[in-house]
Amino acid sequence: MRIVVTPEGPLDAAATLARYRLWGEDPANRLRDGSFLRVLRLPDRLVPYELRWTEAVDDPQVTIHAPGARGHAVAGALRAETRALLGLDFDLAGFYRFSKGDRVLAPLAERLPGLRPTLAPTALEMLVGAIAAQQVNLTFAVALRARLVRALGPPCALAGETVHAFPDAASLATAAPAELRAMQFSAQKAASIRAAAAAVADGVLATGALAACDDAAVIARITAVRGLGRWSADWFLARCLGRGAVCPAGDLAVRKAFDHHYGRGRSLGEDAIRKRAARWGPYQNLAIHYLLAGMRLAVPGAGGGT
DNA sequence: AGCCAGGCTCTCG
DNA sequence: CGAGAGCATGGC
Repeated sequence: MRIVVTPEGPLDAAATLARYRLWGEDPANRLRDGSFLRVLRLPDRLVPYELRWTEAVDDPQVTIHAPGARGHAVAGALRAETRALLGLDFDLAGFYRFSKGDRVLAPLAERLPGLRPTLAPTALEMLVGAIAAQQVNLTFAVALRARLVRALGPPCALAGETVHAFPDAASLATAAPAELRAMQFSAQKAASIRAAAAAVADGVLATGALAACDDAAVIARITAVRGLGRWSADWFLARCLGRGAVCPAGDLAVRKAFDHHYGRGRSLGEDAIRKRAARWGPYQNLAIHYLLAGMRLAVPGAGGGT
């Protein structure tokens, strides 16, 4: 099966997907030169697929190749997951118009045309990624998650490579703590993963259920789970549900970015950051994505991407 | 050795 | 409530 997706607005697919190897390889989201491999998880089967794209940022086109797949429902699911992965539902053109007059955002928008936030296609994947990233450097966080995916996510062959489906909620909810500890998850992270996976399996944190909630309700549901706090909930809103008016003000990298641009040598508190970000209204998510990417451009050794 | 890394929970004032 | 301590894990 071959599906063509035509994004509305600009897209730099390579830059957008670069975060899948900025801090290490992700066996469930394999970014290669010019293509991206992943496995769609359906209730009854796994569908490996490959994304390819054209280079033209202002006239982008993405093609989904799913060998052996067929049917309308599968095509729709592949299209939806691809839109999430590439952040195609963000109003990037609107953001660029909005940022025109902004002394900080305008130059960033200029330098990173077509960069979009990638959205985690499922709640489980987002939550596990967030838990892995709590309080540790991102290289270690990515390594942790990769071990979990290799051990518990079913491998699929595609384009001469192996790509793993992300583990399902049931297998994570019942994963032996000792097994997770052996992957170097802390005891608390192991417990958090099991609790989050159980909540997903229960439906409390099911992707569809959360998508139907407003921001505050999503935060309430997520933080009700032991091991998931406001930081995880904010990033969930931003990087899974793609909500616009979200600011993960407690995030260390976000704080550094705000201090850099708006701190005048001082450190901004969390509420000051939220207040500052509120001016961007529905574009907060995108604006912060660009702030973070911009910080990486400025730092020696940074490769760009998100 | 010691501090840092894109937190979370629990406890006290 | 809100600040603060304790907690955990690996990398440099």
